[in-house]
Amino acid sequence: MFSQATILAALASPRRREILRLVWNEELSAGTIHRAMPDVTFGAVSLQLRSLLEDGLVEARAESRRRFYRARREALGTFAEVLERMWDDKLWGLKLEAELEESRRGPRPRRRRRKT
Amino acid sequence: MFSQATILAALASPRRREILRLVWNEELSAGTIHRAMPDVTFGAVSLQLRSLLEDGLVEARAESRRRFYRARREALGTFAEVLERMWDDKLWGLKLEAELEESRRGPRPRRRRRKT
DNA sequence: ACATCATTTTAGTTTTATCTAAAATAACGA
DNA sequence: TCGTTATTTTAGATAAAACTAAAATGATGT
Repeated sequence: MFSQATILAALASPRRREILRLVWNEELSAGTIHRAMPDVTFGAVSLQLRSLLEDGLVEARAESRRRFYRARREALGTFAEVLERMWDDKLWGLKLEAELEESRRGPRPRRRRRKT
Repeated sequence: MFSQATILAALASPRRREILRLVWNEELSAGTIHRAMPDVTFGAVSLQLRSLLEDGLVEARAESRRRFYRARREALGTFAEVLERMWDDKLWGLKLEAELEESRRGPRPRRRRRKT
């Protein structure tokens, strides 16, 4: 359905990999996901969730105002195991932090304007 | 040595995947690789080769003026099989063409300036 | 109806990747 | 040395990705 190329492109983003890991074994609301990634805005998280959804890598369920997301592991095929191995890696946390720092795009968070 | 994240980033590019496929089973000179990809300049191919080299996904051997490249399949681990499956896909050629077209960045080739 | 909460969407900004064209490098042969 | 061939490197351009801030949406409760 979704090509291997699409999956590769999606997984190339450390941000999207981080989200996938969060919703790998449990479904989480968009807000909870955002709270786990405090270095980006809610909007940014929402956009990445949309991207993952469009690529078929997560699914969403609405419950009143919340939207719960979870990984569609079956869509990832071989890549599911690759990801799990990455996350089992002892140094995984450190590596991810470095990658997130390195891969930041778009405007840096603005310094709050000093009261004049 | 090179992280899974590096490999994912490298393989996310259809151009680099195309190069990897070309040098998967045989070593080829930079020029031969370029001739197989006539829609980009030699310079562009050379830059992608450098990128693959730095990520450890190909190795190079110099022979007089030529440089021969070949895939370092052992560096790709699980991804080697993923790629082979992609290339075995009956529709692989069509898909790749579409991706290359879609993923083009940078300036489009300029029309040759008309003699004035 | 109105305010609140959770989330998505839009518009605009910045960074990065990928490209081109041209210059530089390097090895060879006459 | 000079010219040719093969390749790399540099400088500059453009498109796409990833972000922010703010506006819009939609469901809930009073």
